Amino acid sequence: MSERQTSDPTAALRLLWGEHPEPRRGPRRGLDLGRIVAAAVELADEEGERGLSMRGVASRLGIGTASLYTYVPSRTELTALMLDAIVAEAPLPEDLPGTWRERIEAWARRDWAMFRARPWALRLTERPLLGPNLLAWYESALRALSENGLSPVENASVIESVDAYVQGVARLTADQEENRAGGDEPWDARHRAYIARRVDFSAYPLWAEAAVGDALGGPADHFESGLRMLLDGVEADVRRRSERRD
Amino acid sequence: MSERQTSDPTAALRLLWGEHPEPRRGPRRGLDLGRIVAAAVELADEEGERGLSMRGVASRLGIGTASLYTYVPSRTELTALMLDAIVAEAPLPEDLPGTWRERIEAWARRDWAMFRARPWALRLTERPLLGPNLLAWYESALRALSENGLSPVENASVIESVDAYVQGVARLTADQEENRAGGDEPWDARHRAYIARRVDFSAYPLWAEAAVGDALGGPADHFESGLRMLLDGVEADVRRRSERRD
DNA sequence: TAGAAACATCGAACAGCGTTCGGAGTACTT
DNA sequence: AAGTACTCCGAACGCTGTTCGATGTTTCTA
Repeated sequence: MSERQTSDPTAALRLLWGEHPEPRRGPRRGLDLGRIVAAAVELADEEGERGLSMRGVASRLGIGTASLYTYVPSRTELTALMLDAIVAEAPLPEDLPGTWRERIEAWARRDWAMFRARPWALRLTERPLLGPNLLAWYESALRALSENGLSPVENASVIESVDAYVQGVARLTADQEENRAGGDEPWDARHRAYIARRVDFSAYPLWAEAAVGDALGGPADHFESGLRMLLDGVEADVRRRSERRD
Repeated sequence: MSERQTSDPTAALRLLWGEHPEPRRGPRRGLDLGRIVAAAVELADEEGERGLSMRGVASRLGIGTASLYTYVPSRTELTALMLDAIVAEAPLPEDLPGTWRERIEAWARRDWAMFRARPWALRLTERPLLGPNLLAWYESALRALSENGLSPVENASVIESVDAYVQGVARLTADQEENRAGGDEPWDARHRAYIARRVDFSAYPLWAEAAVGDALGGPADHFESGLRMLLDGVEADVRRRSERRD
């Protein structure tokens, strides 16, 4: 471990924004950043966050581990590049027809889909390094909301709430799903079995009732219902503010 | 690294629920689980999640690292015990007077305060091992909502949405704050400086507008406004369902 | 009471991690 | 042709969680 305590984001930002000072001497580089980031994403897709390592990325590229560090100052920068890369993969719902609510819903669902497809990305968001694609992603959310009458500053707050909700649900379901996966007798089944055997249900009557019939709707339904509630609240807020302005 | 792939939660659950088979032979134990968990929590409070290590906990207790493993099968179980322990520290808002909405708000704020005080706890929630305190915490949320007319199954969905939101915002602000901290010239300032120098603001007009006046309200205000919107939506949902039932 | 069994403790080691160092080779500049 | 700046990378450092085996301690059994 001991990921270096990078107190300077400049190196990462330079890579994100494509500042590569062409070297004047020495042999040609065998690779470029794009290939490296692509390999890292592939590795994370296959092995998950646990399997993502500098050694793994290097060996997948057929180079020595130390060579990676001639392209990227540290793991922090690599993960930032990975995040900015996968954010760019799906098209942004910028100019969709419809209401601002439909557009921000599409924006939220896009993120939800990304985190569902790549749960490992949830662990890569710790250092919010603003790359060009992340910035475009953010701008697209502001544009989606732009006709609701709120100021960009107010809408930034809305976006952060929606983002927090999306990432929160994505994390909860990812953790849950990881526990359901696994060998012949899965983790989750054993967990339930122990609880059922050991816990006095009458001490937790409401939980007992909720736990019995928990088979209604998968994570997708759940995500949608929470998103609907959150955006209902946003809509009410928008109405309230516009009335106050009249 | 390489936290063991515990495919069996039984050991952790046994510890959480207080099943300690008294040993019949051998020397007395020098410590008990409570002391160990308390030391681990102290260490995490002081050093953060990065500084939490089995070696660190052991040396804080004045024992060898290997001895820790006679009390706890692995790090996974220790973190589960830590989470269950800190969840129990603040009183649950079970029988507060007021509406269901006021009660669930208090419940959400309690969590928010916990994650603000102990950001490291956000990284310990990966394996949702149900201990007695976590179960009581969940039951208290169901009880808070119990008078809203929804079934426990429906309310479980509401709770998960609120929980996801709380953890999501807590994580975003924790990450943000960690970046603002640090030496003389903080990370965040350098980040802004680079972006301001390098990025063409006219390509991201709304973001530019939002980024200028971002000094209105700290994370607490932001948390409250999002929570209010989410619960406005829940309230609307409750009304809708109760109308449908009439 | 002696011996065996079961336990606690822990130094040392293992495998894996991110990262750094120093040397070898390569291509461009002067 | 010499020098320089670069790429590449095996080996190592310090860290992590975890395991092994030896040693000591207590208690139960014969």
